[in-house]
Amino acid sequence: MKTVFMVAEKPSLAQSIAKILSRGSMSSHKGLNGACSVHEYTGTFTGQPVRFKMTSVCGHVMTLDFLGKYNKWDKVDPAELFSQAPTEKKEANPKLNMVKFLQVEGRGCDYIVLWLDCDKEGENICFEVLDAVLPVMNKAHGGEKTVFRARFSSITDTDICNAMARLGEPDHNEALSVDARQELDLRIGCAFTRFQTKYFQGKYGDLDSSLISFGPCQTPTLGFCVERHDKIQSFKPETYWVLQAKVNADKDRTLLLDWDRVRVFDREIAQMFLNITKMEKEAQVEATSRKEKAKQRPLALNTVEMLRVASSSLGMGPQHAMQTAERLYTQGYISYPRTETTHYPENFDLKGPLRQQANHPYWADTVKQLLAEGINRPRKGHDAGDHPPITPMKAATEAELGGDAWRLYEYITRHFIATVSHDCKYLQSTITFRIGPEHFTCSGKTVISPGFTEIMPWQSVPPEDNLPTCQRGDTFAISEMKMLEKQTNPPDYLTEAELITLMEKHGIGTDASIPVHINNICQRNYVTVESGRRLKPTNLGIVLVHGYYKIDAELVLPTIRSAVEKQLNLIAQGKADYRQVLGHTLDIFKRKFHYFVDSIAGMDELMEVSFSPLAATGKPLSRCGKCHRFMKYIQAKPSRLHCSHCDETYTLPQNGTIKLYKELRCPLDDFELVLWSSGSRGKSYPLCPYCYNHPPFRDMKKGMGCNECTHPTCQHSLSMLGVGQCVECESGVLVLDPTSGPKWKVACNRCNVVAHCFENAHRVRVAADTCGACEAALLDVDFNKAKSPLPGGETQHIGCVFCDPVFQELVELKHAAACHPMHRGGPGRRQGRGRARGRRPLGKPSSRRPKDKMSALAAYFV
DNA sequence: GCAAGGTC
Repeated sequence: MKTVFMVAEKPSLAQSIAKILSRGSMSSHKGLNGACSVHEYTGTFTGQPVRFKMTSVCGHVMTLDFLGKYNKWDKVDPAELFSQAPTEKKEANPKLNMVKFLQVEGRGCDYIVLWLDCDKEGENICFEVLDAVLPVMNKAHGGEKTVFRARFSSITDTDICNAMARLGEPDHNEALSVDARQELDLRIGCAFTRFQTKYFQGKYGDLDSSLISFGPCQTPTLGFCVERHDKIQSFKPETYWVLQAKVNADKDRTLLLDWDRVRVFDREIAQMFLNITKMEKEAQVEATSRKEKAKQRPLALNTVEMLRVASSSLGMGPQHAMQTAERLYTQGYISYPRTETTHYPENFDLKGPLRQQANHPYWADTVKQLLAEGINRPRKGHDAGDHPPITPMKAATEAELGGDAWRLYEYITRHFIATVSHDCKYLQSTITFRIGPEHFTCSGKTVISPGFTEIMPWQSVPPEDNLPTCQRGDTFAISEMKMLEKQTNPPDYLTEAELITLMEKHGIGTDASIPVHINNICQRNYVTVESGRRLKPTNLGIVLVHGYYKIDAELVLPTIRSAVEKQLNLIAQGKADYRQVLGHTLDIFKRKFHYFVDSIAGMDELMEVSFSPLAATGKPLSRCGKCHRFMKYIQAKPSRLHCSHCDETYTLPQNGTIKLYKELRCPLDDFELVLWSSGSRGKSYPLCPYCYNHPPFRDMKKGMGCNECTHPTCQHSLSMLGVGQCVECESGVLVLDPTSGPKWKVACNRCNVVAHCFENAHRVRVAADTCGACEAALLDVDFNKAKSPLPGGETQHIGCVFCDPVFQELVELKHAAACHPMHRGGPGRRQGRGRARGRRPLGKPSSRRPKDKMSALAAYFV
């Protein structure tokens, strides 16, 4: 029997589609990556009995990146990224092993049906899947067609079965347009990001952002926030005047009337109207009206609307809201939360999900009534062909979900109930008055039937006093006539909800990526989230956007993306050649880039106003090994040391504290060592600022401290302080922290393992000898006589932390020691690790010429 | 270390 291999875009869809096509009779098992499942059933295909194998990928299989050597920032000129730098496709998520998974499952199959989402990205993934699977599938005989594309617009029985009955072919042009987008985004984004970052980070010490990124989505997103900021800054309040009239309605009630001119900006004119109207004693009714109006029930919920409400009403950021929604989805409480669709398919079972809510403590009454009286069809929304609107799938209580998950779930559920409820109906009454020549109105609303506002009380029409019944010609006595002086107010900072709306309107990002872009501009320190989830741009954000405006406004305008997308659509429609469009667009941006680089002084002028030059930032900390002057420690991200005399910058480990290390110096380069520490309970180690940036030995990499240094004799090195192989990670070595007394610690130089030992010991040293049993270095421990925990009141002991029975009680490594390879049993695995490794003779010095004097010195030393 | 787009 032949086999048909079928692939969907995500595991949930593979399952739903297989269920529909197999009419529920399928057998399922997890794939080798643990994320995707395979669903099997038998049926017929092109008129023959076959076995179907339905599975999925998890989004894109591949991602685009530069060849490795073009990812070295200091070695590659960003301008090269526009054309010279070659790109390669890498597995998007190596942990998922997607290519291997597809090959294992697809091997020996005869046909493939692609069920990826029906958008351009999905079409592109089709070809990623084919690239992986075609080589291992059975070869076609006699030109028989083996590759099929299913096109569907919703996950309903009819749609899926129709798609299966009318299989087509994957669209290569659409896929190519995505390839082009990927390459453009990568080349443009990385070139500008690297240039900006290096340029400004090399100049200013207090930028407080380790990355000054640029992107066709994130930059316009920031642009919206700064645009609002500029409006606020340039706002000049204007004074205006309003007439306000009060008339007596009943004995004890007055009506407030609104002036039909609303307001005037000229005091004298306002005064004139006041003078005229003040002469009148009565207001005359000119007209009355009573209209029944409706407030529409909401459209069914899609992702973007959910994110807007989560931000504006629940105070939850888009990223957090999305994570919460995903959890609710995987736990079966709601339907798939990433959808653009606001329209339920005709045959969607609305009553099922509603019945689930019929006994809910909060809304049972409303739901029961709806079920009894019949639900209202949801309004006609937009069908994007992806997933049904976000729908609660099973009832949940506050206690069950708790916190934000509950609040989001409650909103989603109330929204769903509202979409099948009736509109809110109310009566709007208006009375038009004339006072002298001027007209005034007064209106009021009375609810006729609350409809959906019952379940969404925050949407309800506020109760207002009834207007008096009257008719044309009636008069009311004026009780007060006055002129109010007011001022126009500046707009407030953009709310996240407004930003989402703007992004959606301009096509910046997608439902899935909008939260990511907003998160990016927060993390890069371009904007901060203020109360009410308003986004306030930082100095850095403002300077960047103003700089782009000054040099090339297109870099920040939202049109930049849509212009490129127009070109990409031409590729998708087969009207333009992929290579030509790509080459042409890259050429334009390359010119823009060069112009930007040449004009960067314009942005720099703005930077100077807000930020301080490197040389003027930070406080003196440690001495430079070259000029022996003090270097300054710059704490703002990315923290580093700067020698203003040599004009050199040395990066430091991030997220911790840096102190001078007793003015001790590195024997290789004479730089003063600094001590990095992750906090009082964490680990700390000394490092040489020079070696950290320019590894002195061949077997060392950038970013290594003394605890990884293979210097054979330096008292701070791994060779001298290393104890033994780490108890948890594969490659680390436990190193004595010489600064940790009296609460002594050994810490792994790779992972986060920290072990406390020998509390209150007076001195702990690493001895020259190693343990005969496990090869770990012996420790030489001295206690004060009064405090010694050693047997027989001894004050000194030399032994192995892993094996010595005397030390067992003094080392908090208990669980750790039990994990040590020595005690795990097994035939002497991983020989030659640990201390022996630290002491291993170093490899021969590099035969290549060292690149500078310091490296020459280091090489010589070895 | 960089983009944006899928999804886990």
